[in-house]
Amino acid sequence: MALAEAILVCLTERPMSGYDLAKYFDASIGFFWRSSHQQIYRELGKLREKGYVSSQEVEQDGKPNRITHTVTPVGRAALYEWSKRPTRHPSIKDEMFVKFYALDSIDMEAFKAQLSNRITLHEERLSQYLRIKERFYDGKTLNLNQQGKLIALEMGIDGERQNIRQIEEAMTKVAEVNRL
Amino acid sequence: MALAEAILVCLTERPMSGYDLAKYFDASIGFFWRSSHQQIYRELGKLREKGYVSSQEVEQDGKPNRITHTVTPVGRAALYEWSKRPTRHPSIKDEMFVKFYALDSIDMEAFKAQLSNRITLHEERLSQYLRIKERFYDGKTLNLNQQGKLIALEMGIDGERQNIRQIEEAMTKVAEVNRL
DNA sequence: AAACACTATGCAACAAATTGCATAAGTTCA
DNA sequence: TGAACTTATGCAATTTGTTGCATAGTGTTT
Repeated sequence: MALAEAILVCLTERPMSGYDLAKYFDASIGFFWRSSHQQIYRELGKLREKGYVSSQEVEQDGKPNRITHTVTPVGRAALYEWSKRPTRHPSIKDEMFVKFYALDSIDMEAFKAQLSNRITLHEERLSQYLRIKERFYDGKTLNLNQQGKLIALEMGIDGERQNIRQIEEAMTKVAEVNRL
Repeated sequence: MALAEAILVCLTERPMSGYDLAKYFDASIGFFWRSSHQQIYRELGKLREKGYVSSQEVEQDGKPNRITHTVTPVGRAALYEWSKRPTRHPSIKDEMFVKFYALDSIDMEAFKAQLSNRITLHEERLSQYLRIKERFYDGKTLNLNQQGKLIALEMGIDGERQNIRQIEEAMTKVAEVNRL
């Protein structure tokens, strides 16, 4: 399971609370490994049990106390061991393709609208990624960690562009099929 | 949940046993919605309970009896209703990107080998898709259902080509970063 | 003053997916 | 004759993911 490792990767950068992690997932690593705050808190409990992270309660005035988590040397070692194990291939699950498989049994007009929505989603993601690239990476001197993230981000940008083009093409084909 | 619907889509084509479905998933619709035979059998039970499929035991000589499943009119209606509901966006979960996020904490040589493996996987998928296209679609007159599947297959082919190119590019970048 | 958004954490219930195991008969190959 | 593979079905345990809810204080808007 890579949620544990994704969390360790984040905490390697700096100690964070569950809340911080949830936000970081939403804005960064979660582009490639989605997770909800509930899952993150549960996983943090497991990581603490295994001794991969240590937790410190920090008092704040005004706001509720926060619990920050730090990777332990054991956690770092576990992360390194994990990196040597084969990378699992993501299991593909996309309803859209199931609908393509049933073109003669579905509401075609509704489906076309859904494809448009998809394009909008990918356009939004694309511009989000581009904003991040411009803001945090363009024209900066980058260390190894940042260069890795930039590679991932550029793969994301490229992927979203292709998604948009691919769905547009598919829509054209559907329209042709539909006209006959 | 689209496993139920993916099964209904398959059974719309022709009645099948759980075993048939498992094979069909491995060779066709499973390219876009992965599933194991255990999951399929369990889901078939649920579909039967809901009245979306009816099941018939068929005797065979030599081989064990098989239970074939047929979509009922209620099942067809449910499939049509599902097609009108929004298509869920696939949730991205890919360990590979998590490793890119931790380029300074991983075994880089091992990771490079893993990237090579990925390319091999995508090449295998690509040639599998191309074989299927050539064998079942090229130069044939296609009905609406087959045209839908062809669109999906062509998206798969395009996607795999891009995956290969993308990972190759990423490997070049990693090698550059590594040299410094 | 009430309503709403933000910070911060987490439990509980449920749904879905994975992993491992089990059964049972037939066929194929060395 | 035994090993391996194919056909055919499924249970059980565990892990992972989703949904809904709960708490509690602060700041901001209406």
